Amino acid sequence: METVVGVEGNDEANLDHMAAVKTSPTPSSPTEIADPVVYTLVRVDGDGRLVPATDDEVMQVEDLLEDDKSEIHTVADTGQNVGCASSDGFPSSNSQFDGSEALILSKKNIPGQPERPEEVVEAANGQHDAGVGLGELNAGPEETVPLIAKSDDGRIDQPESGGECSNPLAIENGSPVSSVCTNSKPDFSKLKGEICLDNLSVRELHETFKATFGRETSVKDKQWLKRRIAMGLTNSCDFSTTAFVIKDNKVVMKKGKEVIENVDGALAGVSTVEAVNENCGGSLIGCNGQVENLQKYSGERLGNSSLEHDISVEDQQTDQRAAKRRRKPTRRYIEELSEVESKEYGGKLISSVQSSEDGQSPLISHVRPIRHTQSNGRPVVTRQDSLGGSGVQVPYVCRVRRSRPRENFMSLMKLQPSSMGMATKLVKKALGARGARQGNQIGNKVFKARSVSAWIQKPLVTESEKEEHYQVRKASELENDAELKHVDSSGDYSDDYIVSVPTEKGGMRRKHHRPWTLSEVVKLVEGVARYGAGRWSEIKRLAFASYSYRTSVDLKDKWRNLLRASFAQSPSDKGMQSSRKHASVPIPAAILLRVRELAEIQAQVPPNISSSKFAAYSSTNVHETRSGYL
DNA sequence: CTTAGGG
DNA sequence: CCCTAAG
Repeated sequence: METVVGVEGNDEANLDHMAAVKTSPTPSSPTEIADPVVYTLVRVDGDGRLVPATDDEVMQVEDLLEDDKSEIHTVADTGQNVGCASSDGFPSSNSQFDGSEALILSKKNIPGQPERPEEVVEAANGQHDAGVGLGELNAGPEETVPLIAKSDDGRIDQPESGGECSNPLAIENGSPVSSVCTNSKPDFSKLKGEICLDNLSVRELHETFKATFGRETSVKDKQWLKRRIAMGLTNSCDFSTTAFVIKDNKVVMKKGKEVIENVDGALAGVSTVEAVNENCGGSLIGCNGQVENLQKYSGERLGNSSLEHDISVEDQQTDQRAAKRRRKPTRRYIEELSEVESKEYGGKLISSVQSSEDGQSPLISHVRPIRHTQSNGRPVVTRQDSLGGSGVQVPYVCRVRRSRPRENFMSLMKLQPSSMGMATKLVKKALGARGARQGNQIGNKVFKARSVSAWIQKPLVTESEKEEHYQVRKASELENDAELKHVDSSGDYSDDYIVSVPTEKGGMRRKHHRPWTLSEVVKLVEGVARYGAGRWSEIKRLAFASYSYRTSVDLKDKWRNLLRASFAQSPSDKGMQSSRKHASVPIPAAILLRVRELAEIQAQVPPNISSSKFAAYSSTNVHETRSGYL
């Protein structure tokens, strides 16, 4: 039972997706037995095709590895089961593999090779991004998943006739790859056989691009298109590790990429698999930072990307970036981009989960999804993770919060016995550290629900938090029940903060939503009146001191909404009560009116002056307003 | 860390 | 409400 599970590197490297080529152990090779790292060769042929390496080539590579292992930077001992060709590594410098060939390096885990706890954690929550992708590539042990595809729309050359593409490994429908992609957007049915990218026109490249990525592209640049397609066809591997280089209309892969293969399913360390460039530090070259650049600047540096230079491409990119400072693409952008590429692996996590009931989940082994139903009837999907022998079920999360968890959760952490650091981390990551505003409730809930409490104490509610609850409750005394529900002193905040939650009215409420109460709104308005819009942290500190769950951003957002509402409502001034759909807290027209006033005031006078000038007026006015409604 | 804006 | 870029 092999399980190929790809795992993203770390939180900061979400864009990494597993390499696509599943290599097979060749048990017959003594080298591999001796060496825990198995490198399998895949050749990128001169015309851009990928063909499996011949035995001879494999042997050559193995020789290379023997000759100079330092050329390959394997960083297993630093926690990364990643092999990367160094900048002076053989793909470019070794004449035997120059130009048109590239290596795809693969390392398989060897039983007994310890995995760092880190990796366990990463593996646990990285499966969404990467594991899904690799699962489908889990072909037979002796099989190298073909990565070549060609369009069958007839307009694409059939290179076999030319003799160059004489060794096509067609991806037929029903093959391990395409069969899993049935749910995905990219239409692989159009990609059969192989593509000699350099023979394609721009239009054809567009077609291919669409078939590959499931989306259109407007890029006219043939080189770029070819690069992208080649990348996509090689299973959307990570840019940074793949780094195709186009030379003379040939797609050449610059660096090896990595597939980790869990040969031994029973490996104690768990699903183990590590991902590629978890970081780019050290001697590893080509890493995350270049992803954006490759896309962004590829058009600009076409002339430069000859093979001889491709190693220094990063420098060039760096230079260019320095020369022209641009706003860095958001992480979301990058993620979405890489997400598109990963889609060709078919089912996202969601679909895997959904298919778990019929046993078709591509996630095998340790990451088998389990569907639970809580007492309240809400389905909770978790997965079983073997962690230190004890089964730990952690909820699935699609995306992990990448920034530091909020303090509340940290306080939870502090309450835990030190021995469960790993589990804490796991759970924390699994939770994405979301809901830390209600950190205790969350953690509490999860731990209780998942029965991992054996080694995780139920977190205590600190005194300050009790106080907090009390204050909230007190402040909400005049509010409607909806609010009271949430501040129920029992501390049971329900699951409202885990995922979206069905409301009483059947709707779906957002994750950590806490309805704004009227008094909160009033406080906000008052605060804005007093301190001026924009001084959110000040308002938060002074007017919302007891509302720990309202961040300054929340205040800002709410104010924004209030403004919108007030300006939208102002003309009619009536009929809004009905127009609000889920009007849990209908905002009285008077308040909206006040909001509008303030908005106008703030717009006219700079905040610093207006704050004092209108303080008295604002205050009284708001209080009047409030008295009328409370 | 805070603010401003987009999602 | 979330996320992130900027300051």
